[in-house]
Amino acid sequence: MKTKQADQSRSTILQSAFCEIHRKGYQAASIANILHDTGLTKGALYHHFPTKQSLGIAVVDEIIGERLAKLLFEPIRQSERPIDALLHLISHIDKQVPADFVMLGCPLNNLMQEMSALNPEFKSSLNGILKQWRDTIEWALVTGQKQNDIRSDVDAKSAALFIVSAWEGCIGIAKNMQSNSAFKSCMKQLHGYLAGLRTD
Amino acid sequence: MKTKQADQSRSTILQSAFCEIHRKGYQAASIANILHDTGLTKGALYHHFPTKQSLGIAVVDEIIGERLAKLLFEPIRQSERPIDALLHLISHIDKQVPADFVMLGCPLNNLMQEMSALNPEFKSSLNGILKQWRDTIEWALVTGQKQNDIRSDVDAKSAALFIVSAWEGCIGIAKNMQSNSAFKSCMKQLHGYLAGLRTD
DNA sequence: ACACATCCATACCGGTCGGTATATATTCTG
DNA sequence: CAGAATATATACCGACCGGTATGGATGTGT
Repeated sequence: MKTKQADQSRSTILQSAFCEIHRKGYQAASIANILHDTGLTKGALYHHFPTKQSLGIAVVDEIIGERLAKLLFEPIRQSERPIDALLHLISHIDKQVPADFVMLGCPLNNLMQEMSALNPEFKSSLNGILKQWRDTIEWALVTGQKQNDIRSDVDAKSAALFIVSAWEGCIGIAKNMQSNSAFKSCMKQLHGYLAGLRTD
Repeated sequence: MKTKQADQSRSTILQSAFCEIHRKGYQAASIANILHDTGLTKGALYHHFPTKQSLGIAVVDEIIGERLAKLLFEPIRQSERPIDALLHLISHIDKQVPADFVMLGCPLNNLMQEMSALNPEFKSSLNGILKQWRDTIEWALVTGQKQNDIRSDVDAKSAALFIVSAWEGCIGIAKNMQSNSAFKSCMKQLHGYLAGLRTD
């Protein structure tokens, strides 16, 4: 079976679309630009993706979702002490991510801000990833409570929602300031908030 | 002097541009759409604003900046106990703002996410407002420390940065979830964080 | 009342956009 | 190897975009 070449084209386009969207946003992303880097043409793109929107959704599901899963969800889920894993991620996330991610912002958050109020299909895909994130952190907090590591009076669901919100907020503010050090300082405060939920 | 009519036209356009940008974002905002509601035409718009960008910057400086100043900065600055004012704002901000603001997001944050990495002029205008916000909260924290209301070991600058970040993060997440109750829950956690900075 | 500046409407322009129709390669299947 | 299905290239389309040129209306200072 030699669909290999076709799959290769599809993922080349997907990757290029991810970069263009990350830099310009979805609406400002240009099909022509996406194709220019790849050497492919519209024939290839519209064979694999019926519309620009379907390409955008595929970027969300297959690139952004996968990356977050590998970077955040799995390390927490697979840890025996998930709170420690979470604290470690919050402290060292800036080293595990490409350098331009603070300058360009979190791809997930960028698209949420741009598209959620405009397009229900984007919203539901993005919301799915966001929910995985919240659920992972909530699970970590509940597990921490069982391990007597997190205070039992902590509302895990609300705290998880806040941690994700603050996390994205830190990236967003750092992006606006175009400042890596602001990002680190901000995440340190988030680390302090989470540490404050631990048992004394 | 009958420049009244001209000023009226200018501010009508400005207001309509604010709505369109708030709904669609700057890049997707259409000059034709902005004008459609107003009954004016391109002649009027390009008389008052040389380019679309200058219109966008004017929206930031004259509408968004002014609103935030009236809504947040002034109440804190004018309070005798600014921490109380800040806590009160965090608790009740959802009642002081149009109902669609959670659904459409914070106009400041929306534009920061969209434009800061793309356009230096937008970035500097937006950053100016953001700095006022941070400085106001930092001032509130320092004043709180002088009043023995905030612990002296709190790093006011970092905490202020985090509070603004988390604040915007809460709005952003709530916007994606299109959920007013998520916003309130999230702001309640922020309230808890700030309350945790107080002296015991 | 006349000249002048301000203010705004209309028509138009080149460029870019997402998307399509069609023809041609390439690969899979019998 | 023939034929069918898949995969890609090319040329083209209408819609919309921001911006401009021009001319007319309206007030303003003298």
